[in-house]
Amino acid sequence: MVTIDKFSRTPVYEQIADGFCREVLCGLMPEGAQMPSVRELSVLLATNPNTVQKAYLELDRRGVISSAPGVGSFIRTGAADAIRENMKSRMSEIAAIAKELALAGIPEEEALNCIRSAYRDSDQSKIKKE
Amino acid sequence: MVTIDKFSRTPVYEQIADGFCREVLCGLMPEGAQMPSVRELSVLLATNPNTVQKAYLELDRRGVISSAPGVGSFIRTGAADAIRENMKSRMSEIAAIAKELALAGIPEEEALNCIRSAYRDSDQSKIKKE
DNA sequence: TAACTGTACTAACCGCCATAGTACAGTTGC
DNA sequence: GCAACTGTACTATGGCGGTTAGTACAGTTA
Repeated sequence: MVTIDKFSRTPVYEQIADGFCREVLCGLMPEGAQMPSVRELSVLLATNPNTVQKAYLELDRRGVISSAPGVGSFIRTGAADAIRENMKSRMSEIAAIAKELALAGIPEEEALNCIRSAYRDSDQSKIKKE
Repeated sequence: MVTIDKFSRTPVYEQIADGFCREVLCGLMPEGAQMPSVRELSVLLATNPNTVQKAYLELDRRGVISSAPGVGSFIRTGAADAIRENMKSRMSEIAAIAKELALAGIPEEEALNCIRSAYRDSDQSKIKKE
């Protein structure tokens, strides 16, 4: 399930959107799967319907879901690809931080190992599921 | 000189603090060097004295400068080390993004190359200065 | 028709950032 | 001592974004 950290600096609506993106990538939300309704999810997450709606709007913008009044919101076909495409833009964030690290004289190997261990952790959790 | 991007999402006071950290790491602001006065810098950057003061407070919190009324603000001895120490916390940011990339199925090599090219760029600018 | 769905809108509140202005205390150099 | 600088503190204000609250409307489904 998607969880909310009330004390995080990242807005709740973004946490919700990111959470569902993660579920899509994990396969928990396959193409065509129905999202919980705006009102239902707002109860589950103990938040406001408007906040959930904002999250769904964001997911729509990212090409992850499509919604229809009276019907509901569903995972789009090709949602995972859309997420991957959005994800690539985050590489520039890594690059920006890496430049600062380089300037600070932190060894390149440390930064590289940081990436490697992150990928290793991710592989581990995949193995656990299999 | 430290520059301000008015349209950036990162607060001005943080841009100022980050800017001086960069200058310290570059050697432009050696230990013991005097910072411009709060009022002087506020004029140079076309911003408010309060904003500059907030930046100086942040730099003090980071262990980069120390201030005394009537005297001024100066780069602390060991400022560069303090900055490096603060910088290490940013590695967790890289790790968090890397985990997302891993989950999204973006190849590890792409992420690693992102780091490598960032370090290469940084080396280039060092060579230029030499 | 009833019960659901998404969607739109206004109003209000809060926190953070920035600006504006004023004031006080300490240091320095004349 | 005085003038000119330094950091520091304080209140007040405005803007922006995020969140909550409440209401309302339109479309779909059983």
